[in-house]
Amino acid sequence: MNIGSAAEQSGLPVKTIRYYEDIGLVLPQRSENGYREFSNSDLERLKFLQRARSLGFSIEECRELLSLYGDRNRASADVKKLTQAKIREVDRKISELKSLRRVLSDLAEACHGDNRPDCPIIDDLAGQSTAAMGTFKEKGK
Amino acid sequence: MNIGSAAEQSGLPVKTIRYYEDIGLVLPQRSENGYREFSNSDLERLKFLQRARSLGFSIEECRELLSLYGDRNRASADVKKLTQAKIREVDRKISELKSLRRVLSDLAEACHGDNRPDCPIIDDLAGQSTAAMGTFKEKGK
DNA sequence: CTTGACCTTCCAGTGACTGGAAGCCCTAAC
DNA sequence: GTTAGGGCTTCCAGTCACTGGAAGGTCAAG
Repeated sequence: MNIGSAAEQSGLPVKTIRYYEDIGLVLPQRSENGYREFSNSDLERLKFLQRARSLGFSIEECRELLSLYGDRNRASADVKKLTQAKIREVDRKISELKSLRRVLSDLAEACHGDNRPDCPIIDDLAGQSTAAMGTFKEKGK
Repeated sequence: MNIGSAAEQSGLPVKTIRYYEDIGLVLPQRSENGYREFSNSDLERLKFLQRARSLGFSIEECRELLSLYGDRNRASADVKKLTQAKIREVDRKISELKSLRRVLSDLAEACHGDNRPDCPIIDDLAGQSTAAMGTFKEKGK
């Protein structure tokens, strides 16, 4: 199978597949004409990568998962550990974003949003805030 | 004020400040010895940038906000619009992360996590899922 | 006068691609 | 037979927002 069909079937862009070969995540054979020739198991790896990346695993984590995937003696505990660490990471990101959202919406609410030059959002950014005060304190001089 | 104190007072790393100068976000004078000399208004800009970046505005958005900041005729409507767009972006990210979290925790739950070689997380990544089925369907051949 | 902190520039690397140029290869239509 | 197109190749450069490091100038204290 050529790179085009591999891309179509894995859901990865052609460019990305070539990049994955560059960094050694997949190692397709070459045909006589120099084209990459993807086997079924290459395709499996690509699908695996597509899915794992979409679940937020980094390339290095994907590499690790792939080696566990290929390892008949793999311990599911290892994989579960990786997944749970990822969950904690996602939780952390969610709560960061939530607190960010609170600050932004406080600011937006305080702003009358008309054509007057006066804007509490800008004032806050400039550190002369009355809105959202105390949420981000100036770090002392 | 030298770059070190500017860094301390703005909360930005020295390297970042030099980078901000490179891309034209701040334009400190130079002393005779070639050192950057930060005025109070330079420091204000740096603090502004620190805060806006921590609120998730991109560098280009910061540039825009700074020009509104410097514009005596700025309309607060413009700033509010930018802020509200940012809120929508944050909301989108939060809901993506939440759905990601659901899939990951379904997978983690389905995995017995012991030393047996059999692991539903890997199976799912490989596309032979029984767990979390239907959450991410294979995109048709 | 030396030490060490602080400053300078420049170059390269990060992560994970993405875009584009220049040039083969292959098929199908004329 | 030739031309047009699409797909394939490599390589180089760019993205975003920094970050690290090397090589070297400047300054204040001891």
